[in-house]
Amino acid sequence: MKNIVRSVKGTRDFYPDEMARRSWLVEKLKTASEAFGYQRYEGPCLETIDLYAAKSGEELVKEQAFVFEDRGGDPITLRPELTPTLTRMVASKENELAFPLRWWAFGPFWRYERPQKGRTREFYQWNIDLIGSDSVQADAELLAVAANFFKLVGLKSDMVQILVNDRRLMDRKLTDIGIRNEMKPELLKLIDRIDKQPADVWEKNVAALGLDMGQIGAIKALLANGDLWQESVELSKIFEYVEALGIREYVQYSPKIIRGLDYYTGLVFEAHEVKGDFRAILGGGHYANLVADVGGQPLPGVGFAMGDVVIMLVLEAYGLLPADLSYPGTVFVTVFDEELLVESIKLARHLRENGFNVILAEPDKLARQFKLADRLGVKFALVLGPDELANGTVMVKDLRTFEQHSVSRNELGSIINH
RNA sequence: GUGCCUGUAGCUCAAUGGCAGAGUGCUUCACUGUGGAUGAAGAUGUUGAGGGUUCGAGCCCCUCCAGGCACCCCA
Repeated sequence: MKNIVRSVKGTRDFYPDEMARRSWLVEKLKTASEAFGYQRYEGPCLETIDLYAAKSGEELVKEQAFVFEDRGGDPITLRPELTPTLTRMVASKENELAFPLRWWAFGPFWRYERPQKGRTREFYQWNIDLIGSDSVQADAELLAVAANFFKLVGLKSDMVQILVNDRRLMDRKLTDIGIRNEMKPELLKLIDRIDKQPADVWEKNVAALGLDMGQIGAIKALLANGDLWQESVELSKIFEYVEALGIREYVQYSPKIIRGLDYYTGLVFEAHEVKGDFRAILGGGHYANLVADVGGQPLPGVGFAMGDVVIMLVLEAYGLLPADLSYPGTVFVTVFDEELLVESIKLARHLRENGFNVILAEPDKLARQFKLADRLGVKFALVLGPDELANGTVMVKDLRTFEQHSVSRNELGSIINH
């Protein structure tokens, strides 16, 4: 490899093909969000570190945020997540906004982590929140947004599943087992990663918190109980509502879903590819009082975030990424020779004035011009040679089917209009 | 931040410590009004970077860089 200055570790270059895929993804997110009445918003990528001091996972900010000083010496953070920004935006205009709010966003985030498959240091994230409602209906709606997005991009319920749980239910069950409140946060973290640690290591870690063998056994029984949701009024309603929303087959109960972020207080959920070859596609939950922490009136809500990296890997694995994104609807106008260049310029102009995107070639062997058109991935190539000029026609070649027809200028628009 | 694996042509990968290769793609021509195929010819490169051992390093050793797996965390 030549001696080219490197890009920053964990960042990605988006060449036109990749950029087209990202734009395609954003279109799908927009469609899925707007179908439920969500409006797009955006915040700054730079924030003060104070914004994150109040909440988030402490580790997320202390260990994983990019923090640096600006030229005035003030500490600046590249946002590692959007929720605190959203919280501030809502709190500052709490009295003028129409609640419940339905907002979505898509933008870049940064976390200083070791890059792996599905995890980069600079990534894009879809955030969607419903703020100002404490209802189970609102929780179910967010599950429906996620599931309908999956449907929209062709991911069936045998490819992805949304696993749900409720922190209130888990809290109750832990109390029943005799777990003291001070012990619960640590224990919940361990429950969250029970499948990541060998069984004996996990038990050792739980025992280290001060649990006896009986309690450990009770927790293991709890985590193996797929019907536990029936003891939760809220989860029972969730399953009733997702049935009515037509997405029941996407939603599944799992007592092991806890989520790392501290501000979740009720429903928590994660979407996974079913074969387990990927990290979580999206994750979210219900929070009781996000806005109060930054000085507003307490406002409950529910939301989730989806990174661009994992979802694109999953879509690629299932062959669901569209192939012909490079030049949809762009027309390639060849130039027969230097003498006819002006005629081709006029033809290209005429087409642009009629709403077409047009690439005008430069005089060269026609074979070379066609080869370029082929590599660019355009659908139509036009030839305007002496014969066509003499009888007022244009040769239109469909590069996909290899068919070509001589058509009049008047017919041209309708021929290439699809 | 911890442990392990990997890095060779644009891409996918070969090469016992002994002359750096194949497939594919690319360029040119056969084809002076046409990109699919075929045939012919051609170029692929500081073997991720730097140092060390050796008569000799793609291969062994060290450092660094990158991305992959697990941990951690999480999108």
